[in-house]
Amino acid sequence: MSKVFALVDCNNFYASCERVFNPKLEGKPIVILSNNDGVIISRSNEAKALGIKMGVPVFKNATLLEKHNVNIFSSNYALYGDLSQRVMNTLVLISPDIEIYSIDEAFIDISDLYEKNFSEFGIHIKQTIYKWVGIPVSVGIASTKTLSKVANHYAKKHLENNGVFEMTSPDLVEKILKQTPVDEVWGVGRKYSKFLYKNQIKTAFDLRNAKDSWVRKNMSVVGLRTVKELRGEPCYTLDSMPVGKKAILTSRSYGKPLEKYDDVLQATSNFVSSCAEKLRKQKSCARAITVFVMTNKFSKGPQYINGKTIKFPVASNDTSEMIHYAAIALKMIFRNAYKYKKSGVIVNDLVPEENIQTSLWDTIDREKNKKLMKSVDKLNDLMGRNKVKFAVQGLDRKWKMKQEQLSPCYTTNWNDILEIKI
DNA sequence: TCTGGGGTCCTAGGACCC
DNA sequence: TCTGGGGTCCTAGGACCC
Repeated sequence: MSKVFALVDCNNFYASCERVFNPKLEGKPIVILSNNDGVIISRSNEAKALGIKMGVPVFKNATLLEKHNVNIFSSNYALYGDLSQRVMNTLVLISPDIEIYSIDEAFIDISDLYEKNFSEFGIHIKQTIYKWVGIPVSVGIASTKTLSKVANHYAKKHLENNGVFEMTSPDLVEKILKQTPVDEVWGVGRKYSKFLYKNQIKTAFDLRNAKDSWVRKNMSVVGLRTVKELRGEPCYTLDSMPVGKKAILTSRSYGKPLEKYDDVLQATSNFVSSCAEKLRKQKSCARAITVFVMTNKFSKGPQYINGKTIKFPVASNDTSEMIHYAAIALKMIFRNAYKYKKSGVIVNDLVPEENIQTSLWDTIDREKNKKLMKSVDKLNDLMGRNKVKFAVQGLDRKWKMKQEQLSPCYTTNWNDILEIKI
């Protein structure tokens, strides 16, 4: 029984989100900036047409942006996250066999679709999401996930297909793979595409015909899977059960460089708090915490980058305990006389909350602390993020990031709700 | 002035053991 | 020249994704 996958991918997702509640932006160039308003991470088609590149610092695009009056937004993850959920909820209603792959895309297994009219189904998906949520999507349909990615890419580039492209017939697959540059294949990144080009493998079709042993040797089993998928042999199935994360990371570049230990500690303990919250949300505890700091790699000054991992005596998701160990780690790596630009916290070695191994020598009243954390989470849920926090997290937020072009949180903040003037 | 953040998986090589 | 061999576990680093 052969498989059929549909990949539903939102077009220029962040830029499209900004348009949903601000129709004046329709047809106008839009770019979205990363945290700290650093680089461009999403562009509307109009912005792409102007030659504005992805991942390029804003200041390097300043003239272009100004000249064409491009609408610039700081990233607004509260808005994007909420709209993403609406898109996914809609998809689940249409077809429950779904894997949410990222904030803006999902795979659907449509192998058993009634009457096998895949293209028509794709159009139905596209129209429904646009009508209900206001986000335009593209749909790629093929017999493996990797091929459905190729099909989706093709749909986006060739608008005559109305954003839906079915690539199920072998002849068509061959034809499209021949026109697909190898670097556009899912799983082929910068390093591999350079390597493949050097070896005369330039299209997805060339890669499909590469020798298994050669691929295995040079691109590991992961590369071999990609090749097999290009041949129509599914190696990846639909992963519909969201599993708990294996590691959780919170890090930020600071709005301005910090030099004092206390300031870096303040920033870092806020990241710990965020990691701890995420742990409690997925009902996990961590057995270890890593703290890292770094200077600005783009500046000319002295550079320093270091990290330290500390294992907990007992797996934990308690903010105060985690801050305690994070501070120890930070103390070990912190050096004076550097201008720190970024720090971060990774919690790893995660275990389910209910089966943590306690220690004989444990002196902490874990039940009491658990209740405390529960109350803190409840209050913050009710009254807004970080309304209740630990003193070390500070109030002055010297590290806070730049967000000068933030759009309103139309859907997640009552104060930002859309007003309609008649 | 100004260069993001959050993940996964695989492999090579070292430590350790018998 | 050559210094035992083989297994397992862990970690760091590299590739990729969005």
